[in-house]
Amino acid sequence: MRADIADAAMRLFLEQGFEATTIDQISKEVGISPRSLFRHFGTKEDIVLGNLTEAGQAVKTALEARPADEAPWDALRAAFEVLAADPAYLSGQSLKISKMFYETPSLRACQLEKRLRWLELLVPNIETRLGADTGTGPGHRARALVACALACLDTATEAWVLSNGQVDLAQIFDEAVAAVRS
Amino acid sequence: MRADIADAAMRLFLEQGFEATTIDQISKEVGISPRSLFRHFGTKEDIVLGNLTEAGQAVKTALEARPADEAPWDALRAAFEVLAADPAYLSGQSLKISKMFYETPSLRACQLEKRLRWLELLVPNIETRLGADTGTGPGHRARALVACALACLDTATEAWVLSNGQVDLAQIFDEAVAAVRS
DNA sequence: GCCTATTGTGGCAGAGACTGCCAACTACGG
DNA sequence: CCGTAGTTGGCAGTCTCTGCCACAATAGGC
Repeated sequence: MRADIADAAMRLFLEQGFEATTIDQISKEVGISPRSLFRHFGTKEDIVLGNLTEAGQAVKTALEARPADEAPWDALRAAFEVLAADPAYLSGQSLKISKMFYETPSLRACQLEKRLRWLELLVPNIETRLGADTGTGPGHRARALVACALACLDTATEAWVLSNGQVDLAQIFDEAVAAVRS
Repeated sequence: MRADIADAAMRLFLEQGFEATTIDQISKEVGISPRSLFRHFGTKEDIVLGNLTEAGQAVKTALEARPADEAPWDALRAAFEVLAADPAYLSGQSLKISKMFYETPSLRACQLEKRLRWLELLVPNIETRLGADTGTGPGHRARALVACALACLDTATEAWVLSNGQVDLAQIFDEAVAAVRS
């Protein structure tokens, strides 16, 4: 059901753009009432970004599956690999949808906010990996580390999208991390 | 005029919360029509986050004022100092307003999106600082670096807000950067 | 087979954020 | 005194989203 709605919505979004497409159009396309549509997706943005939360969970479990003595950056990099396989992250099919993310401000803002929620999922694991090396900050360091990893992931993804999928996503990510840690 | 609106709005926001306060209430408080209010602030969020764009410009000019041979991280750290002085970044007066940022999802999302715009402002300068060391990526490395610096700034700011301004913002920032570059 | 509890659905009315349009008012230079 | 430009107010309308209620379908207990 959610899939039906999402498919129809994506079709319309790609035709007319995200903002130009109304809820009424989508509900008519699927054949349900607007009221019911909002029971499946609480927000218009959720139709596109709904599975981003599940993707975060996938990264979390992937991160916890990594060996406990692996360094934070390496473990995160490995955990992010599941996103390449999971079509949820790049929101299904094609590059066009991903490009829409970066061109539509409201979508981009919502995406950033949802990705920020990943922090709460990933930070605990990184916190244990960091150990209690320097006693001062409790979770600040882990938070910063995960936030930067996500920033690198975002940079790489954006570059990948803008190049129409030509460049190697993992390679860009590694370059980004290397530049940051210079 | 903008200041009048912003002041009245802040008062109401702190009393009732951001989402619970309507445009009608604000316009009545200031003594203008809702229609005119939207001529000064295009969005409800802009009433709170409007000066975030100017703050980005301030950081940009501060960054360009740093010596050209200074390392990217050091230059960014120094440029961020202007935010501590500029009341625009922490949106004026008190911690309560800043806390509202982190508690209101729509505000947080808008804030993240506006901060993302800082990338375009700061990346060119960092790009020249990095030089053409490794020829591959054009601006990917600079983008990642600035994005991570902003992530560290955000982490430090959030910690500062949640501690009610007890901790030293600059110190948290340095810890965050150190953790990232481990 | 029947009654009931749960669940999904549709329609309705309404709030709230915004936009386009037009009319009125104000300020300013000629 | 007049024309012009910029600011404002009001009106109507769109669109997203919500609460409420009624209706149908389905599942489970007897």
